[in-house]
Formats: sequence, C-alpha cells, structure tokens
Amino acid sequence: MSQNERFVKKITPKSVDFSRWYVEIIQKTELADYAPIKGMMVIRPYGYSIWENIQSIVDKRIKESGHTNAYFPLFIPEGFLQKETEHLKGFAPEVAWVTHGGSDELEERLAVRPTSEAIIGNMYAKWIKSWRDLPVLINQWANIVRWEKVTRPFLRTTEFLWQEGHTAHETSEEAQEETLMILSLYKEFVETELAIPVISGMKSEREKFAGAMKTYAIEAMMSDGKALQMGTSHNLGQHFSKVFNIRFEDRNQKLQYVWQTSWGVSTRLVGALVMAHGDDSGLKIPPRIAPFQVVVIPIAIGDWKKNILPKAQEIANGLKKKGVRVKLDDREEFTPGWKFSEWEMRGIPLRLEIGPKDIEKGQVVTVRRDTGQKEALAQASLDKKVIEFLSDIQKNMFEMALKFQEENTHEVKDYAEFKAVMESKRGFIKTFWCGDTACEEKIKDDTMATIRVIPHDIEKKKNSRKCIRCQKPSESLVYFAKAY
RNA sequence: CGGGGAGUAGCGCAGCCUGGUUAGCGCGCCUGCCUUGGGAGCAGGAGGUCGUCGGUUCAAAUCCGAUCUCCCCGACCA
Repeated sequence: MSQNERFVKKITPKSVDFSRWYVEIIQKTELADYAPIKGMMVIRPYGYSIWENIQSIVDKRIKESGHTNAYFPLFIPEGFLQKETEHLKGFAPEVAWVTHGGSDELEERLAVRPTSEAIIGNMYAKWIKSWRDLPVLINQWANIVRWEKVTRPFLRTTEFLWQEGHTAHETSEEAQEETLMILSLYKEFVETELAIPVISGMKSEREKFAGAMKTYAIEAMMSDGKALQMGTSHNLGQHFSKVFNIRFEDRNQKLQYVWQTSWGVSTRLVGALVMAHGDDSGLKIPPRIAPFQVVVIPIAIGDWKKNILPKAQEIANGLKKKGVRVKLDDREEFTPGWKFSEWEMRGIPLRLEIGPKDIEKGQVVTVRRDTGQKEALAQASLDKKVIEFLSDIQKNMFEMALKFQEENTHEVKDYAEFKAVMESKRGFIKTFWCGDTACEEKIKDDTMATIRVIPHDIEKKKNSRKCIRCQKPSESLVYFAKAY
C-alpha cells in the first residue's frame, strides 16, 4: 500500500497549519471539547482514558518510590499565599479568587489553588516536630486553576489535572537527592510509556519555579520543532519551611527548618502525545498507554454474522485473555473503509482485519499505525505476534521521535547562525551560555528562544567554552528553543 | 492585556455590503431498500431563538452599540 496516500481526509495536514491540525485532531478524535468558559475544556472519554492510563502508571511509580497519596483543600487563604514573596509574585497574576460564600462577603479572600505549596506548608508545620517524623513523602492528584491569558487544549488550560508531590527532609542533600530521583522517574516514565525522548536538566534563574531554590525539568521536542516542558521537579530549599515555620528537633537536639521539594506532571502530557507522535492522518498513540491497543474489524460481506463475526470474536477474546486491550468494531452502520480511517485517526497502534479470504486461508491481516505496514498472519500464532508487534511499535515510536529530536538539535558556530536557525528550522540549539540573566533576556528578545534546560550531568565540565552571544567564559552547556 | 480575524443545523460553509414572503448548500443524523477488503448508492425525512443582550426601523441573520467565546501574531506565563 502506498505510504503517501492520505486515507484520513478530514484533518488539515500539519504541514499546512500546525495549530489548526492540533486543535482539529483533539476535537475530531474526541479527546476533548471546548467548554463554554474561556480557556476551559471538557476531557471526553477517549481523552480521559489516556489520562487514566498515564495516571495509573505514574501513581504506581510514585508509590513504588516510597510516597503515599493524600488530599488537601482546593482553597487557600490569601494570607498563606502571601508568605513566600517570590511565590506570590509568580502566581498572583493568575490566581482565581473566591470572595463570597453565598451572598456573604468573606473576611479573607480564598485563592483557588494554583499549586499547593502554601496550604501543604501550613499543614506540615503542624505535623512535623522531630527528625523521626521525616521524611514526609506525600503526593496528591488534584485539579489546579491558573487564570492564563492564552490557552490551548491540554497544553495550557485554565483548569487542569495533575499530580503534585510535596516532600520534607532532614537535610539539604536528601532534598536534592529526592528532587533528582523524581526527575529521573519522570524521564523514565515519559520515554518508556509515552515513547517521547526528553532532555532533562536544571532551569535557569529566569525560568525557575516561583519560590524554588532550584527547578529541574524534562523538555521534549514537538514535531513542529518547539519545546514542551513535560514535568518539573523543584528543590524548594528552606524557602517555604522558613515562612511556614516548619521546624523539627534534629538528632543533636537543635531546632532546624526542613528541606522541601515539590514536583508534578499534568494533563499537558496528553497534548504532548498528540504533538510528538501525530501525523496527517491523526493520532498515533504508543501501545503502552493507548485506550485500545488493537482494533479488530470484521469485513462484513454476505452472511458475515455467521461466517466471520464468531471468528473475530474468538480472536478478540483470545487477545483479551493475554492482557491486550482490544476493541472489536462490529458496528453494522459503517463500511470497513470508514472504520479503517476512523481508528487510524484515533491512533490505535494495531488493526486486525478479518474477512472471507482470511477465514479461507486461516489468516488475519494486520496493519501497523506507526509504519502503515500490512501483513497477513496465521491465526494459530496470532497472539504471540500481536504482543511482539505492540512492543515493536512502542520501541519504533520512541526511536522515530528520538531520531527527529536528534536531527533537529543544532550546534551553531556563532550568534548569527543561532538567529538563522531559530528563524528557519527551529528545534533545539545546544550551545554555551555565560550564566547571566540579562544575556538570556537579550537572546529571547532577538530570537524568541529561551533556555529550556541546563543538562545537569555536564553542567560544570567544559569551562573553556564561551557564551554564544557575549563571548564571556561559560560553564554551562544549555539547550535553547522556542517553547510552548 | 495590545493588534488582526471569526461565530448562521452536529461539522464545514453561503447569505450580510444594498434590511423585506417559508434562512440555503455539502457532509453528518433518522427511516427503508441495497451494499460492505480504504470514508458506497438510491428514495424519503428530521433538525435553526442566525453566540448573547440591547438599540435603530413598519420590518433585523443583514445596520449600530455592548458583551461572551474561538483562532492567528505579540506581551505575559507552566
């Protein structure tokens, strides 16, 4: 079959208009729909099931690494937010306020949480008294409201869903270790399950979380060459413990402030999935998080309910028993061709077709979403082959994304080339930077590119290099990109 | 928040400039027949407070004002 032929015709090709392509995919595959309130969306069942799959895997990993779940209030008293100055400055412009309860005006306004450091800090102060109470390792799954001026489904919505971990430790070293452990947990999750390669590292001062001592992040390249932050892990130092008075008596009977971290991933990951893997035919969902991994389409010809459907059911049930998520599409009102396009657009990794010719030959036709490859397989060995296919598709999707990332990561010889690359090709620019925020600002003004990440494993090594813009000595290798 | 564009049936659009019977078209939807290996065909049918509120007028989808939402480009920002 021709790889160039476009079977799915109702989506604007992404080469024509990337933004439009993105929004159309989301609506037409029923991931989400716009709600009648600015910046808010409804996550529809198909989109929500992807989020649930993400959730259950992340939740498992968080618990395996020693954390437990809890739940804190949606509202935060204004006074709590004001305690950490940087935190307040960072979030004040985008906080939604509750001013009334029924018809009575509240004495103190309540913030709808933009993040929960403040309310959790307040509780930790009550709970933590001794070094024996530490570490506190708590995570919560919650909704968050940030009154953003520019919104986009999944990438930046007024309300979104996430998990936020909040931990408290005895020592600075322990907090730093936790911060980096979570960062690598996120990286491993995104690469293994979402099949999206990421660059991990530290944020510059300009880009760090409001109130953090250090912010680390994983950044991925979307297929238009722009960067998307996929998750963050903050070392909060003692910024919050000092203002919320979270103190404990240490092993030497001295009062100390705890060292804290916070970290999160959100429903933005669903948007990343669309933009990192999708093509002109629609979504491509990696098998490990796809709502359905396999769709079985019986070809309805003649007395198909008697001759074909039972075999299709048998195949579907056999795969289900092996733990494969299978959808049998036996709807009568659609033709096979229609179903092929529909499930292709929805990004199901593997399609099985079974018709009279296949019954005759004892085979099933398989079509991979990642490559479009069509292959007839013997029914006898089908289960085993399907499982192999799924793991191969997962691997191949990661490799294709990695190849794209590598091909679009540029090293430039001077600032003129830097500007030229940002204007034409986009992608990541891997280069050296002096460490000065003013210089970083200037680069942003000139090119719209910001520092996405300072890879931590090499951040101190190459001290003989010079800043790409100002030529001052540089210690930091950094990645620049235009970001979402 | 600044500049630009848009909102008419589930989706995509025409009509608006130049106000005037019953607001159209394609796809989708419903019923029936017939079909089904890459988005079938025929026949019949349903579906609209023209985003919302107000104004002008004998009369408003159409003119005026406000407002809400979406898209693009900036500013801001996980």
